[in-house]
Amino acid sequence: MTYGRTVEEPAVVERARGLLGRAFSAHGVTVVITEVEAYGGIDDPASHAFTRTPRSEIMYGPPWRLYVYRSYGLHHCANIVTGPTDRAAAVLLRAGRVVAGHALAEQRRGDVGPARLARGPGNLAAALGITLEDRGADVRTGAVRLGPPVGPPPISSGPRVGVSRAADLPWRFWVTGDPTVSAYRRSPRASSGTSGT
DNA sequence: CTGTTGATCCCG
DNA sequence: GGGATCAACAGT
Repeated sequence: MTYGRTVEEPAVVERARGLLGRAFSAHGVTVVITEVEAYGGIDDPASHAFTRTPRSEIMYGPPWRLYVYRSYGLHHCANIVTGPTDRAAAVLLRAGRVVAGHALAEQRRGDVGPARLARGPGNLAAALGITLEDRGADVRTGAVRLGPPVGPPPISSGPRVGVSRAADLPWRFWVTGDPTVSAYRRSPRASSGTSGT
C-alpha cells in the first residue's frame, strides 16, 4: 500500500470529508450525504480527469459544479467539482439518507427499504432524479443544491470502490456505522489495500 | 453471507 | 471496446 512517493494529501480529500452530513437536494428529493469518494484529478489515475477530454472538461472548470456521467450504460453518477481549478478534482457522491421527498424517491427506486433508497452512486442519482441534463449545475445556487456545512459526523475511510488504479488510496469516506452506506466490494482488479470498518 | 453474470451507452 | 454500477440469481 502506501503512497509510494511522498504525496501530500490533496484538498479534495478534506472537501470529501466535509460533504458528509450535508443535505443535498434535487428534483424534489433531499438526502443527507453519508458516503463519498475523493478523485484527485490530474494526478489521480482513477479520476476521469486524469486524461483531459470533453467528458471531463467540466472538472477543469469552477468548483461547486455538478459533474454527471453515465456508468455502464445504465446508471448516472453525480460528483461535485471541488477545485482548485487546475487540479480538476471532484467528489463522487456514493450514498445518502433520504430525509425529504420520500414518496418521490420510492417512486423512482421502487419499494426497497429506506436504507437502500439512495445507497450506491447509481441509486443515489436515481433517487434524486439526476441525469446528464444536470451537468454543470452550480450546487450553491441551482435547483440541484447542497445544504449548508454541518459539524462533521464520525467518519470512517477505506479504499475506493470499483477502481482498478490507485486502488490503495483510502479515499472513500463514510459516516461510521450508517446503514445507508453501500456495502459493495472493491474492484476485482484491485490488488492490494485494506478495508475500513 | 459470498461470487457471478447480464444489461446497456457515452466516451476515447 | 471499456467502465467510479446494479439487480438478480446461485451456491455455501
